Amino acid sequence: MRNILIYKYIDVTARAGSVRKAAEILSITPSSLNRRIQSLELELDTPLFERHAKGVRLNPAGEHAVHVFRRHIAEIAELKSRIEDLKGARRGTVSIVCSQSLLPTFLPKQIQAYRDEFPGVEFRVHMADGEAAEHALITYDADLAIIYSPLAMENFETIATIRQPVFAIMSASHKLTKKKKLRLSDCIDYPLALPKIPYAVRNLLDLEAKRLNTTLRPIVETESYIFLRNYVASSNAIGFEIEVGLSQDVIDGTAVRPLDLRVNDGGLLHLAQLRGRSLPVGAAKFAEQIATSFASDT
Amino acid sequence: MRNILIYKYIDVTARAGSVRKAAEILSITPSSLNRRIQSLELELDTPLFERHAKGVRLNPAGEHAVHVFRRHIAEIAELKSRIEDLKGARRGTVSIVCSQSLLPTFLPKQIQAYRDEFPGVEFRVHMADGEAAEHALITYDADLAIIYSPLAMENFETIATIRQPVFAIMSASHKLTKKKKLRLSDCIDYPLALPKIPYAVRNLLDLEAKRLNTTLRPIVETESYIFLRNYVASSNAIGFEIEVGLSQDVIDGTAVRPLDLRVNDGGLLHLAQLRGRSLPVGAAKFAEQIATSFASDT
DNA sequence: TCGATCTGCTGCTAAAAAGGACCCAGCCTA
DNA sequence: TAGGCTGGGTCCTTTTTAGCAGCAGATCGA
Repeated sequence: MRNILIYKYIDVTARAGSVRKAAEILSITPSSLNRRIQSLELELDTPLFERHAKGVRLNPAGEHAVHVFRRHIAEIAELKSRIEDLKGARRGTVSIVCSQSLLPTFLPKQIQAYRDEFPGVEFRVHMADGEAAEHALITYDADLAIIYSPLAMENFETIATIRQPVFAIMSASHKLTKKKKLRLSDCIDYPLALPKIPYAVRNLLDLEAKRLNTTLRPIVETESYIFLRNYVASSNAIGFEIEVGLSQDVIDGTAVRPLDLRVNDGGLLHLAQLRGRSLPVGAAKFAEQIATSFASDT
Repeated sequence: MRNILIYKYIDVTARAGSVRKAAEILSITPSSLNRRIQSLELELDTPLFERHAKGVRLNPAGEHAVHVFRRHIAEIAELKSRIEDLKGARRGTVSIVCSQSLLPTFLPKQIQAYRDEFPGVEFRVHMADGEAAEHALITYDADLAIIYSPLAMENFETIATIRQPVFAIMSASHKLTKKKKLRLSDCIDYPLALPKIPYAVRNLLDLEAKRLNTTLRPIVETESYIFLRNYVASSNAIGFEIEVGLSQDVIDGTAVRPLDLRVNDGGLLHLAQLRGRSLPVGAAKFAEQIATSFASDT
């Protein structure tokens, strides 16, 4: 749609913070981009950007404008998607932001299953925490967010929710593997490999530790679950992960045991979209699939 | 905004049902219009219209498309309105559909009051029944609807409501003027001048008549309250009108008396907008004014 | 049945808009 | 003060759009 190209120009310029950078991203010359922006400002009878020597920044009018423009871009994409759907061939791109835990197992399987049925649909998957996910939804960079976090921001609209118990991960030869079910007090005497502080699993564990009047002293702190898992495989340390992050196939050399948390029997994994937005067909149908997957796992 | 001109082209063509007629309305040549449509269809990779020898009609894809296009047109107008508001000068056009009763007194005063404060805002006022009003909101032909009717369609979003008692209108010399408050049974022996059947006041009266195990036999049926009022002024017939339709200044030769209806002490007058739509600043502020006016009259 | 009259559509030409290349002046930083 | 940014201006080419005249086909009425 050539007619909404100008929206994209404004959007990219706003993100880039500079006409020249934006022009490079858009593969046009800065002068051309600048003139397009100026002509739009002329039509709206107001500047949209504050011009500084170090770049441009949106003014209040521009903030309003890009907000509308981004929504319109997304809605035209959605329109195209619906039209494709009418023609029988479901096409389009589904863009997802999600927590790290979803990446190794859950999302690949879900996407594989979806694409078995609709091979015309492509996927973009990005990792993000709750805040970044919210931002991605607001700027229409993402259609769906799957976030494991207690945040319930007002911009989110939850499509589905599933309770996620926490599991302890350890080497297959670990003493604690003898127990079928663990408590945090069982683990606390062993070296702990924990996710870094902002992560939700860490929050849950810290809360539980507080209940036990103790503090967790991790020997390893990481933001990578992969690293964490590989680390515990070759040591006597204990790591933690939520259910959805675990492979069904047991990883060589590791064992998992459910962890009994008194504070909370697992946080909630949310499938969410931007409040009030109507999604492209592909994204909506994929969301449905995930929702039913959540429901059947309950 | 030149870039959304194509939306208007599609919209007008869809309404006109013919490329040539639409081209005439738009003051361009049919060939140009036709080519614009074709190029858009090429971009969307689907026809939007069914071509017949007697004109064009939207196909399903086209229906989806115009729906989006109309919304986008309205939202760009709203954006402009907000930008104007940011600049301090409130400008723009507020388009209203309303019941007939609002036209003689209520709306003119409200608009006058609003324009005293914001002379840059213009108004378009159209009369419509509930169904036509709903259609006008859906097609973004109107921003606000003020409808006296029991309909609560799912596309409406009620902003404010006020109860409207029914009044009887008669000549100033009428016998019934001796009573301060009337019942329908008081009127039933006199010739009746009633609004036509689909109108809400008529519905209320018919309901009340049913309660009294009788049927109303109007000697005059009209859709014009003006005619009705002038008719009763020079006869001994009795007419009916809701409160908001009455001038505060007594019309020469007529008197009004409140009518006590047992079925319902007056229907509801609704101020409504399209569900989920965010209005232009002018329309939103005018709606606020009407809402407070409703509230203070309760 | 046969025009008259609609319809959408298509070459063609002219005008207008958008894009590209280049240069300039102003501002900030080092 | 010099160098590297910035946005903005100018000239030119390319692309897009509008207008004109005319096409074939469908519809309707005499």
